Amino acid sequence: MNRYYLTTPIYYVNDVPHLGTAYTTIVADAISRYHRLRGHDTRFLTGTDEHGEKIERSAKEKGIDVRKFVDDASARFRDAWPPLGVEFDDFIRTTDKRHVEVVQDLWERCRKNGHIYEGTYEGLYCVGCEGYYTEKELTPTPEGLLCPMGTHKPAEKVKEPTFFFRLSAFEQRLLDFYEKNPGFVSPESRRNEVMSFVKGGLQDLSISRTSFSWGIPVPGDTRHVMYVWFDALTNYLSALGPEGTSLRSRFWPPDLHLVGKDILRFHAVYWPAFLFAAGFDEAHLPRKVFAHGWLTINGQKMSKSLRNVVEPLKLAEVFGTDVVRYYLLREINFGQDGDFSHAQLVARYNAELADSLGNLLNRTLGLCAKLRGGGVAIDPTSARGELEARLEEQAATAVLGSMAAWDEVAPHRAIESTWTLIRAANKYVDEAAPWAEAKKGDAGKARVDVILATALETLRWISALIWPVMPEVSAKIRAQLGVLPLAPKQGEDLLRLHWEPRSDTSGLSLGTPVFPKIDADRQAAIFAELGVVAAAPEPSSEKAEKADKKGDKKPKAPLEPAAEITYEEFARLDLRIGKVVSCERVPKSDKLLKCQVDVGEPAPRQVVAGIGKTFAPEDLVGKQVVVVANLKPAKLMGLESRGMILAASGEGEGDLALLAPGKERAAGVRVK
RNA sequence: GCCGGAGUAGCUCAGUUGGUUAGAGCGGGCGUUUCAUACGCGCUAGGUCGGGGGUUCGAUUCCCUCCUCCGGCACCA
Repeated sequence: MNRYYLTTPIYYVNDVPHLGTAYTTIVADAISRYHRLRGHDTRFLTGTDEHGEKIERSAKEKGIDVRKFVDDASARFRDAWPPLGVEFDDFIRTTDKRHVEVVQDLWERCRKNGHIYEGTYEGLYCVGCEGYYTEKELTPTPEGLLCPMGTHKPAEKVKEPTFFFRLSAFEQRLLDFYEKNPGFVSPESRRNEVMSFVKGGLQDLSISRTSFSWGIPVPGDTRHVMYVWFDALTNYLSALGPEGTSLRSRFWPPDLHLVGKDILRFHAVYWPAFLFAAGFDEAHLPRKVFAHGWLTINGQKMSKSLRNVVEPLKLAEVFGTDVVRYYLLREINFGQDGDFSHAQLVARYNAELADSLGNLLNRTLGLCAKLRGGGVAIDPTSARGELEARLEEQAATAVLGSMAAWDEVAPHRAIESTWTLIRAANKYVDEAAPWAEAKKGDAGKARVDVILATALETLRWISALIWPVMPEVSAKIRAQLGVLPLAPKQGEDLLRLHWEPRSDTSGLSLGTPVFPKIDADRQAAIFAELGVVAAAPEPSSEKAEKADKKGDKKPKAPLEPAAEITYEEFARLDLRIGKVVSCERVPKSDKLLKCQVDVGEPAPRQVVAGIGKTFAPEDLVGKQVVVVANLKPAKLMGLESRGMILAASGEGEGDLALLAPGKERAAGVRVK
């Protein structure tokens, strides 16, 4: 099997490219490059998801034609990737004609096979928001169910005709499929999740809407447009063209769908079900869906309000594209959550790129220039000894290890394997000590020759191993080694390296360091430019607790004050007195309480508070509390929470003290 | 709460189909080389392998239990 088709998710154009999407795309690119390097017939697809009510509305708000809106937004994604070293083969848009046609065709197939039927979707509609809600998203009040905005009239129950997909029919078939193809959902823990989800029973899926029109029309009933997933997932198929065309037969089915863990279910459950329904058999289903984790930024969640959204393009400008790629692929254990830390990036850059790899290249070329300058002939074989044999073996091991890692979708391990070789090479140069051999005059000549040839050959291999991750750097290194940049060709496995130490030193050029070291001053300048807060991430309370439990050896560290804020920043906080009107436990949660809190507004607000381990709902009703009233709304266990109730922590989770005014105060009074 | 995963050196992690001294990288400490981007190399962490119990000649590795953390718990991109 030497063809490889892989995809990223298509990105929703209401968003902009950020570090998260860049990460997925860079990983995909590196994997795709690995397969190209192996000579596989490789296809790498990415694209944008452009339909839906939200898009329609965003365009309207901006007063732009929807088509123009999505064209611009899609271009932002398309243009974001090349500067990150990403080379995709195709960029699919859900608004492409080719996509629409294939989606409609897939729909028809499902319908003909009896898996799509007409029904009624019952939903709660809020006129104020022009949107649908599920019951649990709404707040019960005496007048009726209120939308999370709280300021509108009670939501109305409406019925809308809709098409349903008979997902329920595929439960057993999906389970059998997972059973037979253990690698289909990766990593394994995700597979368990998906399977237990399916075992829990599947309900039919509403897959069309009549309430908006910016979508793919349902064949035969153009009042309907298709709803999200049926449209979006099909991009992986539509990008290859209709059945019977050459791309389709060449690349279908996909070898790898890379997805974030948030959209795993749709890829691992709905997508194969749609394909089954359309008549695809198991042999023509995607081979693997790999869910990766989330990134935090310097230990904190990525969020616009924290102003820590990392712009990947800016990062690439400052550090260099390949360095950013290297860091992301090396630092994060692929599949697990990871942290992006600027300080860690610099640390890895200095230790691994500058000191280990960069310096290996530099010292080797320096030795060549000093000991065998001017493109002279060298004899790579006659004085070959054990050290050389060992290094050659280590190089072979690194290649095999790296290939195995890439095949298992584990970029971090591929890199690790490569760096084991780099360390071995540094050690080799130390032990072989060509400078010492050179001092022996003629007696050492043959050894000097073989040592230089061996070190150069190892670097040539290294330049191939790093190519998927750092193509530009690979080319730079090869230029200094006097060999051509790698140009993958189908059918030619460029990782099948032969140990061929060179017999002259021609073409070598001791250039400027590939990775100039970043010293403290330069780091400070870079951080300033990026607006990185230099302060160490404050210890999270959880970690502090952990530390407390682990050792009494150290005295409890006093709580470091958080970074200073200005008065203006403080004034942005809307703290108010609130009165808890009603309160109940959130089902299936052990510490969340859903409270209706009067904060002086026409209707009470819903605040979901994580204080249920200390308080029972009845403890709170009627109590006065302090509420952060302008906290960005969040969803907890599917419930909208608009605000936060302040409490002081004590010994662990079961000991909280509520903040309250010392005297009775009217609800809504400002706290300053 | 239910289901699943995890808890191994300061940090990030690997490992053990049960068995001689439990590993790597980074950081810290010490030493050393000089070809090199003050780079490299070597040595060094005395880690109750989360707590307790059990099976066993023997458990970090199997079983039970407890604690802690993380994830999933459905039509939301």
